[in-house]
Amino acid sequence: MEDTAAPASAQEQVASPRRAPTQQRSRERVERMLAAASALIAQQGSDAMRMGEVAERAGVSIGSLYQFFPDKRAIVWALAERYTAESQACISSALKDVTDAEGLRQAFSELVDIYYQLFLAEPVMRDIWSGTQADKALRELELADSRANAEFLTAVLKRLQPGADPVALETTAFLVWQMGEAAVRLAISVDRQEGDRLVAAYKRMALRELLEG
Amino acid sequence: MEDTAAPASAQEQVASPRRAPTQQRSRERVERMLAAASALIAQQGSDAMRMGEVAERAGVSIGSLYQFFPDKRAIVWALAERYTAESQACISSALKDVTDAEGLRQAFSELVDIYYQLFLAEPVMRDIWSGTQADKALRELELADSRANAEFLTAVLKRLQPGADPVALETTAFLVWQMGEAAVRLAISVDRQEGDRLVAAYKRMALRELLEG
DNA sequence: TTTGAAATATGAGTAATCCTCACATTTGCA
DNA sequence: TGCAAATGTGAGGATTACTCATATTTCAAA
Repeated sequence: MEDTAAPASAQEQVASPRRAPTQQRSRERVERMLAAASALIAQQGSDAMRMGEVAERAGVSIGSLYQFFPDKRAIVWALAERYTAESQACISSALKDVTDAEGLRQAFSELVDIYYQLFLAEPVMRDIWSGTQADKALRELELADSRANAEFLTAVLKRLQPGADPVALETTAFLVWQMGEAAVRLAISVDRQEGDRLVAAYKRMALRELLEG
Repeated sequence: MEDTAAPASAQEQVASPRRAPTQQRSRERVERMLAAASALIAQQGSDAMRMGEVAERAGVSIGSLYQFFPDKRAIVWALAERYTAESQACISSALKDVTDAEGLRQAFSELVDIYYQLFLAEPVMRDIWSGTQADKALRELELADSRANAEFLTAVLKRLQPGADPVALETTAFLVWQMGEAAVRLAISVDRQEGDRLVAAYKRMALRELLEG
């Protein structure tokens, strides 16, 4: 760490490419690097992923890898960002127009299913969101992300229960959201049948909390 | 890995000392190693913990460390085991004699508080239970542990609701238990005030699920 | 007390791996 | 065409988990 300039944000600290690819050629190469990393993570997990392997599989030199990613975490994080951006859009659109209890019931149920399917289908997701736990900076980012997502839920609750204590609603939404993430992670780490049961049980539990205060 | 003998269990694979200390002298030294590791983990996290530092702080050579711990994970795991054994005993005794709803309400509430306090007071706990997530073998062990703990809860539920579907009760207990672990981990990673609110909200949510099916 | 085998202690050395950097090549534009 | 910026390269530096040949200590049987 030669340069002592403080990073502008945690985001920049862990996620920003060392240098953004501006040319078509390099953009394609960065894509290949990410694809290679994704495949290797799916196979063996991000911890076992070797930078040399990523470079080889992407058909680039190790130096090129570091041209665009400051370190190993940055690659993992770049992959994670794609999924979270996707999720966030999904969450926002699903909850935006909810105005009554039945609407919430439906939207929430769909949302959980989508998350569950996403984690089931993408081994990278699972690895990333457990792997990041070990890393303080990434854990904080994940928390911030989760908080942001929970706010969509808070907004709905405030609409449905205008009289209720806002802080209580925020707490409920945040907790329910985090429980959901935990439930899905749990569900994908047991066999499919039990996973389905757990997700269903979570839905019941969460909806009761959301609807009945 | 020269010896190809299959480990007797996952437990042994990650946790067993390379060699159990039999003499008083070595038992004391192992204690010092664990104390040193604990202090370093509390300071910087288990990932940043260096084996050389542990040895130096314990006043032993690096070789001695590896005399009793097959690898870095084993040290972390040895620390974790102490806490989990302690917890398990606590859980068992708290839930053993529950026979009615009010008893469950009280015992469960106390249990959650104890967990919360334990995580608040022991930075090592927090680190360990997030750090292990990155490791497949440890994650599975943690899951097995959690399942075992949840069984105490299942037993209570079966007693309170003899007519209910046993599989459903097991699912509920396991889910509620896992949610509790997630809630506590969440609570300690935000400020104290919000943490308290989250734990309280979790208690309400969990108890409703446990008592009203 | 003697003795020798098992237990324990040591730390320089090995291997694996992340990441750097000095230099080569390519691209796009004036 | 020329040139500066962007991009590409891979041998090598630095760190660190872990090994192993060897030295020392313990303890119980002779």
